[in-house]
Amino acid sequence: MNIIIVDDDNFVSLSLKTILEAQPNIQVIAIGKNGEDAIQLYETYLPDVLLMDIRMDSMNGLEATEKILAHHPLAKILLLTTFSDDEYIIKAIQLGAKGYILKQAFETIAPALTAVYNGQTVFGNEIMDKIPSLIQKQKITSYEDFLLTEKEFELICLVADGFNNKEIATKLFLSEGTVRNYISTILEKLNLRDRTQLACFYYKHF
Amino acid sequence: MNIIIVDDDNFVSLSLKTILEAQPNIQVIAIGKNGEDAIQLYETYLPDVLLMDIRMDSMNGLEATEKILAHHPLAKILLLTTFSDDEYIIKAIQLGAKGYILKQAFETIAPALTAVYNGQTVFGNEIMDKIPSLIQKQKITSYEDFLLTEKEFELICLVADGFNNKEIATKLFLSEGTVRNYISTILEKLNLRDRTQLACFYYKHF
DNA sequence: AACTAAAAATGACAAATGTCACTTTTCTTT
DNA sequence: AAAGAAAAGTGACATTTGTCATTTTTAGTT
Repeated sequence: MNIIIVDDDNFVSLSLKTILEAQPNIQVIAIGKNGEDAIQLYETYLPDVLLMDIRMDSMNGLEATEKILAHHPLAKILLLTTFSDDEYIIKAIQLGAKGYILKQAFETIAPALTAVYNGQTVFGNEIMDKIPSLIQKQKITSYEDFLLTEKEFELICLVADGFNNKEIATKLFLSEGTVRNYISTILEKLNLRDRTQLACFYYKHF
Repeated sequence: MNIIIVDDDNFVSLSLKTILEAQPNIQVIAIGKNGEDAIQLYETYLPDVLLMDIRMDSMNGLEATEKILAHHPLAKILLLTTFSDDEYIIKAIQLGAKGYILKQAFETIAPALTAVYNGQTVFGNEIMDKIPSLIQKQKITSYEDFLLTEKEFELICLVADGFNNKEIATKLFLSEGTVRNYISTILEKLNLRDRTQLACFYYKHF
């Protein structure tokens, strides 16, 4: 399989090349050192797999990935990362990168390349560990974090269900005025302006 | 590497065994045919990787995965599936399975095993294609599904950001009255009562 | 029973919201 | 240029909403 390596650290590129070419089925056909290189080299050589660092000086690996995939939807791109930076993971998945692994894990790169070459997607376990929490974006938040009482939180839920004051009053056996007062307090505590912002807040934080 | 195969179809198990043992680095040390087998065999042999069908008669692959991981958090379990059933994917990831691939893709299974053995997580591309949409729970919905115009959708987004009519008017270079009319139309189309319900609708569907 | 704090309610008010009938403006198409 | 449709705007109106000062009720404590 023909691969291209792109990394802004020459030492890393060469080390990778050495390691990978020890494998019988891998040839490194080009080496680049930034996103622009990646695009050009990809166009020129159409490698089986592109192995690219995600953090690079000029154009980063994600941008390059996006641009290459725009022209070559089937491109197999395996991204390398130094530390597992959360923010990139989801983006990488969405873009359609075929993998995301730590470059420290030298010995795992060759098998990963093979898997990708064979049509699979590969994630390093350090990366994988983070995905569940990213999927259910932090349900960590509790109403106590915002100094809200249980009753207040109950109100908020009803607002976020689209009920108006009268309906909430009926549901909770309160007068409409009381409900309004409650909501006033809540809005002040959360520094919001109106019930719509409150509903938005609810969906963003709970 | 020592592996165990668990599949309720004997023919599949044997085919897999034959294919995999053709690989120099793979030994199939046991074969099971349901979830209970998987647990017992895992305990007994402690294989490097457990290759298991996800759909099985008595105890399914996910349950077995959960139970095995409870006792062996580092267990490497690669799940096989016939068709890419959405509902299982997220669950498999959350449980900590090290892979999820189509069993039809025979020739890809060996590289996948190797990658898993080397500490990575592997997904078949058919599976991977579904993850982005699952992550941001069904971004399948488009405003067109609700017969909304692009402009109307723009309004909705602003409402769901907590802006009031005046602010929206300013942002979109419209008069406040026009914004109100737009929102009236939207509410009618979606059969909602007020902007708060609209914001809720947004977060539930988009 | 008297005292007190918390919870609930009231009433008045300004502002924001949603509805409706209707007009004006802006484009397209002929 | 005329016609027509779509987009934007207007003004009037009823409701809902949020705020605030104040009162009443409830429940717990001495």
